[in-house]
Amino acid sequence: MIESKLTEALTKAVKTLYQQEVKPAIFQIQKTRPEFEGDLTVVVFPLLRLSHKAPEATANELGQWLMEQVEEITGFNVIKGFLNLEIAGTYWLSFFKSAMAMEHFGFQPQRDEPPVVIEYSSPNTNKPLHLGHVRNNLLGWSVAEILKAAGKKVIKVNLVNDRGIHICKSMLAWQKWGNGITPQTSGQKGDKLVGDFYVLFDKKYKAQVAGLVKQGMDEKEAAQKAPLILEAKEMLVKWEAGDAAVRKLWKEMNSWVYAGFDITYQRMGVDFDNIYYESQTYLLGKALVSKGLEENIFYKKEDGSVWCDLTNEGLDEKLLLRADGTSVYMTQDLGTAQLRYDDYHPQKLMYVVGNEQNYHFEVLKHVLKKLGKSWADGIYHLSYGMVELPHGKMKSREGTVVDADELMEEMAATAQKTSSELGKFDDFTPEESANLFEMIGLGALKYFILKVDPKKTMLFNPEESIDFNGNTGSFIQYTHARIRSVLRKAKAAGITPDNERMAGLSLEKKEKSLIKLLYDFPQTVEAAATAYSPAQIANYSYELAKEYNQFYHELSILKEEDPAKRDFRLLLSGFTSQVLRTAMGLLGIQLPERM
RNA sequence: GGUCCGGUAGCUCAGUUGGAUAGAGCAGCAGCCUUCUAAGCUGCGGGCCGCGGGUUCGAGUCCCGCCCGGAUCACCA
Repeated sequence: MIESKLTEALTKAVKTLYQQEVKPAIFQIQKTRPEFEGDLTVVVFPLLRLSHKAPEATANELGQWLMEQVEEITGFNVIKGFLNLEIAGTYWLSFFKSAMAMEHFGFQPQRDEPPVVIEYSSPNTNKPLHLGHVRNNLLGWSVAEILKAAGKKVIKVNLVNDRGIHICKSMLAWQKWGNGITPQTSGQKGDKLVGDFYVLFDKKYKAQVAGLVKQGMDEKEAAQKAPLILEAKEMLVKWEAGDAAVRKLWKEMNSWVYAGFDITYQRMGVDFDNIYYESQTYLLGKALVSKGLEENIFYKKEDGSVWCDLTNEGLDEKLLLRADGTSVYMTQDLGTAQLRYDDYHPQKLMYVVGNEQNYHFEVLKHVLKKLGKSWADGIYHLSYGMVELPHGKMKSREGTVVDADELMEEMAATAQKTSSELGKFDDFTPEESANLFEMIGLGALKYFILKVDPKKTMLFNPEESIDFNGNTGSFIQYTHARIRSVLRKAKAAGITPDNERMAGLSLEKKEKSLIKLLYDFPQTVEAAATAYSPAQIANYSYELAKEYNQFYHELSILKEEDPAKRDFRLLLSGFTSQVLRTAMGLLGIQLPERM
């Protein structure tokens, strides 16, 4: 890399010119801003205490020295305290040539070290996936891919919350009012069917509570004593006791939900290496709690509930087991974490979970540490912001929840509508066009969500998300299709670009800026992996596509008369399309050959 | 009230460890298709970077205080 070579040279320069030994970190090398001449810029302000000279004088001296000593530097200029260096076109060309020859440009080979286990999705089996899960799934999947690209071993896991009071509510409602309905008999997707019964339970329960309040009962008391909730609680106790009938119904209804989830996941393009079920981990959690109780790390209240005191850690007291002995969310998560650690001995246990649960994960880490688990330090909560709608948050009671399946369907449908208005695909087979609309619709959705920094609350405006112009997934897909079209035409004309002829070329401005952007790709992947931020990949892809479009408009490729230049531009186009594919692949977005 | 996160153009968002005159897209206006895909390109207008102090040669970025918005502090998950 030219940057490290420059740092080395600057260290030497400072030593010769100013007789000073310095650490390389003092040299700030950045890309020259486009309004100035040059490729790379050295900020000389921090060096003034070494030179004891004015900024311009220091910059000039260093520039002169670098010109003489570093062959890649072909010129420099100084503006205020900024030393702008011009890097030889031959350097960029040789970079380009070697990058093209690489098998996985931008990716690092997998390192031999413990894996990162990343959990995402984490659905409940009482309701279908919605917009919030969409952000979660896309983020988790993409971060996993980015980490892999950066050389990590990654295990993608899902944690299905398949047990608990909420599932009992759906089960109870189905028993009471379902009349034996199934996905098969109703033709409804299993997760939707079960979700409907959960909603039905809530409705009937609310009615009961209201009835009790009308009879003069206190509202809080009514909420606890309504017959339906008592029945649900009883069912949960039976479930934990292993009651055969309850377990049978539970298994059946969950299987409906899983079949439904699978369809959603598949369309969304996310997958998992392993799936954990809370029904299989909560006992392990309970065991951990008992052990902690024996060792006096936790304590029991008179009513039998078990707690962990975290007031010394600046937190509160936390419930770990209910008075009736059933487990809570935290109990399960303790067990799941332990199991996951035992399974993989990972360097990091990552959880992609919304920021509403920041406190929960802080507590989880502390409780595990209290239990003496040193690996708890490897727990990392990748906390992302909520997705809001133009009219505020999603509220199931107000019917503003955006269903994941419907959302994807709508995106594909809009892609179809827009495409047919442009009237481009008359020669496509129905399969080809369906495939394309899916690619465009899902690409728009994924890009819209992933381009926002994960930790920020984001606004999901359905109309804007479906827009195909500007900073969108479609823009990048279009750029790719455009490049592929040129390459097809070249091939049809019998042109096979020769990369031996480009050595002596002098680069046009747009050619050089395109190469420089391609040069940034590996460090962009690295930075995105460090920051766990697919947004950085999205922004890079957009920059690259935009730069290519400018190149495309300013210079002709196939009509270029000089065959060396023509070939070079073809190669540059081809490589750009490849990097776009790689980058967007990290976001789970496919790029079409035509659109 | 305690803790955590955010506040950048009318709207949605970028802005590396502090560096040059704070950038995109959308929306608005004006241009560019007999030439490789106009889902594109070019130009114009639009900003007390929430407010006030501080550190620094230099602050959207770091520190302190305040204002506003959100999350959380459940025998819900």
